[in-house]
Amino acid sequence: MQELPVLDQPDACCAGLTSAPLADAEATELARVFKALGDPVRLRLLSMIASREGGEMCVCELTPAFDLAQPTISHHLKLLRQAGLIDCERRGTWVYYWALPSAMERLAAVLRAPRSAPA
Amino acid sequence: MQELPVLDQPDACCAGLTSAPLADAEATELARVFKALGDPVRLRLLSMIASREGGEMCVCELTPAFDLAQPTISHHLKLLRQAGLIDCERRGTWVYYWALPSAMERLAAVLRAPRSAPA
DNA sequence: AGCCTATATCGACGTTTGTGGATACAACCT
DNA sequence: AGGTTGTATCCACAAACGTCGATATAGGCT
Repeated sequence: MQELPVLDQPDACCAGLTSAPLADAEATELARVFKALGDPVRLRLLSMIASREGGEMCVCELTPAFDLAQPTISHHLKLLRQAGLIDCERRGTWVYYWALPSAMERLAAVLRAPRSAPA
Repeated sequence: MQELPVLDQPDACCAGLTSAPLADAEATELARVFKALGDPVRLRLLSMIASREGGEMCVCELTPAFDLAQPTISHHLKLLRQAGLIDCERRGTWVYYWALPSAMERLAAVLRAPRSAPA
């Protein structure tokens, strides 16, 4: 009469913060992504990229939008990319960045309270 | 034949990152909240509090759950509270914390791509 | 009153982070 | 090939952050 080989913490795997205490490893991994959003410049970069018609944006257009040095913008873009929130591709002289909606959706799901959970 | 007195940036007020570039002030304010989530300890604290049956949790139960000194936990709770994610109340000897779902819901809405927007 | 427990604040410490200048790399254009 | 432009990496530095020990505050209990 064995049980199904489910996880130890039934809700901890993919559910939100509000369903069960976060496991240590998962908290560490999520924190890395949230930390990437914890800077005004990076938030504005991400929103500029994500809201762009066509879905992608050239660095040459992002950099002059800020009162910051070019290496600083490059650094912030790198952090966003390492967090899995955006990706990029070089196309000739220019580099284009686009948002990865699945990553943002995942964070949204983590934050969204699952009060609609069954019984 | 005047237009309705809408905001300059129609989508910028309450919509997500993906609808329009974030205004500077809004980015700064949002970044403060996301930064509060950018630490594994704080994420675990928040999830412990938010997932708690009854909605609130005593500090006396939170502190021993971590391998950290008591002032450190107190500090993290303070940051979460300053970010508007939790609130607390002293009840006799103990202090109880609870999550503020509206704050988390707001972040989720910001991250959620509004691809369902009309035309 | 005095003592004990729970929690917060303070001060200090090492580490991480945001920033910019200098430089390297990549691609275009004569 | 050389020169110019766009982007990333490297290095250094000041500021912010996470942590803890010491201390302060708040409340309960003799």
